Amino acid sequence: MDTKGFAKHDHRACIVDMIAVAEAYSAANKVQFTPVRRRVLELLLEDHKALGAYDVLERLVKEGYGSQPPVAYRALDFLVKHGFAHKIERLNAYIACAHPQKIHAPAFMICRQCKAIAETMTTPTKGPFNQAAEEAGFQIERTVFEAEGLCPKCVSGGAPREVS
Amino acid sequence: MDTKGFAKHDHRACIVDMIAVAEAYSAANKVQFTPVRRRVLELLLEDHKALGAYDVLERLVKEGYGSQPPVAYRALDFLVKHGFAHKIERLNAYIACAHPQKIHAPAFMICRQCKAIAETMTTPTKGPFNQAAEEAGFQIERTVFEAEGLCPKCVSGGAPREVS
DNA sequence: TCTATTGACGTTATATTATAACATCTCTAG
DNA sequence: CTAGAGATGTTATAATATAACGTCAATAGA
Ligand SMILES: [Zn+2]
Ligand SMILES: [Zn+2]
Ligand SMILES: [Zn+2]
Ligand SMILES: [Zn+2]
Repeated sequence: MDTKGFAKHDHRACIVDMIAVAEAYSAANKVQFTPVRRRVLELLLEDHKALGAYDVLERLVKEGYGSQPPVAYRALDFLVKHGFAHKIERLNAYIACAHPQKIHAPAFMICRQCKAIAETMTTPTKGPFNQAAEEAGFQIERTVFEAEGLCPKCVSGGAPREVS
Repeated sequence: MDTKGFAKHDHRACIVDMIAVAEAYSAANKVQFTPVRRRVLELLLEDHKALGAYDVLERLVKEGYGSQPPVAYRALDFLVKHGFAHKIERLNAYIACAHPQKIHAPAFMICRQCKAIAETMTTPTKGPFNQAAEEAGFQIERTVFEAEGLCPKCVSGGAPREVS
């Protein structure tokens, strides 16, 4: 399975690997992987949940970084821009990318119960748009694919069904 | 083509039809299609762009309705709840549904240049999730499908390519 | 090495989006 | 013709996001 996030894995390694990738990328591309950017990426990697910008900021303040919103937003923007994180539009929150440095259109499954999030890659050649967009003559540049529901654990744990 | 929004159509009829559908639905389901709710739906129908809650509010104020955010948000929530409008998460904005009262997972193509939006229906049996969700055991309840890019007009009009 | 330029970081201030809580009024059900 | 539910309006506040500016650090040329 290509889907990360609902399965247990070696999370310590997950973080170490990702940081290494980010460092290599930054060196190769002459961008600065600064302490605050590194720390924010670590925070996002700490669990497979999404963090709001102000959640991130709160942590940064405690650790002696700047205390104002732009500090968090700028670090998050850097990570998103360079493919190390994604914004979950539905939640106004950010999450580390599960497939860094691979070109992909990310898609997310968001558990409304436990807030776990899994990222999957979509095949760029199908999906809900590629036929409709072609017919309409629409040129896709970016996509947002987000599904909300119940993760495997919460389904079997008997979470209450969504009300209409 | 099932895609509405990038093609010209009888827009006056579009509005009239939709209001009639909403009225019939409301009568049948014993919910109140009140003046402010009707007016907000008309506003959303006036073009195929999305309106922010505060855009809607501004119009309502001018027309003598309440002047505070909940007035707009409550009308929009009603329309979304009953299937007459959708929220575009990427834009924090609202748009009239193009397929009211048909069960569907909406998908949107959003022109970053002229802001036109087309809604298409996704086939619930494919899409980027149905295979990944099944493999993962994730139970989908709601989906957000939004593509940003250039509409046919803006593509041929030579809009500047998106910067990386 | 020494500057010039760019980019990062921190701040203050403000903009934008959204909801909580409560009073009043209206519709609906009995 | 009431009792209850729902709709509307308000005030106040919460949550999310960006503009603008000064300072400092990294990088690139000379
Ligand atoms: Zn990703
Ligand atoms: Zn869960
Ligand atoms: Zn729709
Ligand atoms: Zn356009």
